[in-house]
Amino acid sequence: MLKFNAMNRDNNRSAGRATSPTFSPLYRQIKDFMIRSLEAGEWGPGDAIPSEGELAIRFNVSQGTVRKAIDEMATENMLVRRQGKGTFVATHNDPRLFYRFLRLVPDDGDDTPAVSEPVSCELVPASPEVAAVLGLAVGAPVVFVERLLRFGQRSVVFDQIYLVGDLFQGLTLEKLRNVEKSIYSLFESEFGVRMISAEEHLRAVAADERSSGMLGVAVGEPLLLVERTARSYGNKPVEWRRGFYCTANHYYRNELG
Amino acid sequence: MLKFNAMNRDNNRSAGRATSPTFSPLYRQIKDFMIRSLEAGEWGPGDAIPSEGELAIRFNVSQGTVRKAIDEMATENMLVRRQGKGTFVATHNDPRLFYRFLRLVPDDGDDTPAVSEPVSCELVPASPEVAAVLGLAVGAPVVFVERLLRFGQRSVVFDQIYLVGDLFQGLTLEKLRNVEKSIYSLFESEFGVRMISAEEHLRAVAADERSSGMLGVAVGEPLLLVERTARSYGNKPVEWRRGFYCTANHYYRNELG
DNA sequence: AAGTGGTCTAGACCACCGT
DNA sequence: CGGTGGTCTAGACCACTTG
Repeated sequence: MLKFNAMNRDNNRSAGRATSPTFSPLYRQIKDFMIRSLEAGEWGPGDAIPSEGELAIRFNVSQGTVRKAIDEMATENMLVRRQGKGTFVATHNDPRLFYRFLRLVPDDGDDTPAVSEPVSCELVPASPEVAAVLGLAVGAPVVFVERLLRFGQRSVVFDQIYLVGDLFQGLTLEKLRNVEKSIYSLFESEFGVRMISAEEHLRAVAADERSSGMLGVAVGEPLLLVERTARSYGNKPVEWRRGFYCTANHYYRNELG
Repeated sequence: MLKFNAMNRDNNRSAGRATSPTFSPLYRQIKDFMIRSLEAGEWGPGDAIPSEGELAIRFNVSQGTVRKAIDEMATENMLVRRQGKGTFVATHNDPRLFYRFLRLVPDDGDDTPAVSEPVSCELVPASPEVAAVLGLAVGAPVVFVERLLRFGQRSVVFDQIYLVGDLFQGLTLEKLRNVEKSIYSLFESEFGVRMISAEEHLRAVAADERSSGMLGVAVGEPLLLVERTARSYGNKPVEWRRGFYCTANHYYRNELG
């Protein structure tokens, strides 16, 4: 088990004169520590973490300070609170969270879940573009996956997925096919890689030969191009994907704050 | 000034037996009350609200409870905290927040701000579609605005905006032209309508005659169609707009949690 | 120095879940 | 019932801004 050592409080704060430029409140130190614990696999996806009181004792702080650390981690979707039961490590391996990052909604409100149909899976060298986004050297090993997302009968999304090779060694089309759940839940259980956040870049493009074929639309038809960088703990990018969305009967939904 | 009356604490909580089905914690009652104060215009955009201590006394609760109410309002972008200075009512009338809801980013990272060029402004009866989204009767008065958004020389977005007529009486092309700031900041200062949140629906479409003309692209060219419902306090929809985005040199950026 | 938000504590009690 | 998260308090002190 990792060990928590708070910075000396009086060094960390302004003890009469000098304000530390690297000041970080206690609850944030605790949060950072807990993130490292998650990275280290001390608590696995779906597990309950120790109770707030227990952690308060362990870190030698008050319960309120632990709460604040957990609060932030919960709003960042790393932990999930359940009143009366405990606090749990977030997981994609949960029907309600299978497609946590998928913003596509059918026009008719039908909520039958999407189904992933893998097409190909191979090991390739990183192109300059992919290398840049994933923080790899050009030519470094990358797992390249293509797949379709179906809503009912319709193929609505064609994804081209690039995964950091070191983390996903041994990923095969076979494994992708046997997934009842989402692809991220496979990544989590089989490779110990948890996607925490992502950034998407959207544009409208004309369907090319490949994507039109996969989606069954005419070449030149407008498609929604969604480029996603997905990150694990510590904002480390581990996946980049290019998705072609057919928005004839679906739309991409976004909340603005 | 509105007056705050907390629900009787023992009635509100389970006093021995019955748990109130409408239980709402104190800090939420305070939050709701403060939102009503904002709606009532007690504190205007950009104003400082009373200090946490002052509010604690006024509401007869501890500072921590007031803090929690303000915390939520701050994360929902209704208030802005500034350490050492106070807590302020959020406003679109601030250079940093002019295009708070605009997710469009230039490929080259150029950050010269967008410029709004109004094209038309007229009073029209609500179509069934618009009436439904804005919660109006079909045929109710609606202000219809068309405008272009320029990034440098390029026209990148063509917007068709529908505004609840009752709230925006007297909006003219003239007034829209004289805006140095964003259109939402005009709405705020001239009409007292503050946009708090919005929901957007995105699709890829082919440019029609009108939008291709306005944006200077070929008919049939793929455009990003962004339909936005913007809401004021209490989630009341006050604006619906349809925007055609040319994504040749820009992309729509979205963070996923 | 005074005033504001930000952090932290220790303790009380409530709401919810399981046994 | 005991254990967990959720709310609330009263008070101390730190950090930032302004006069």
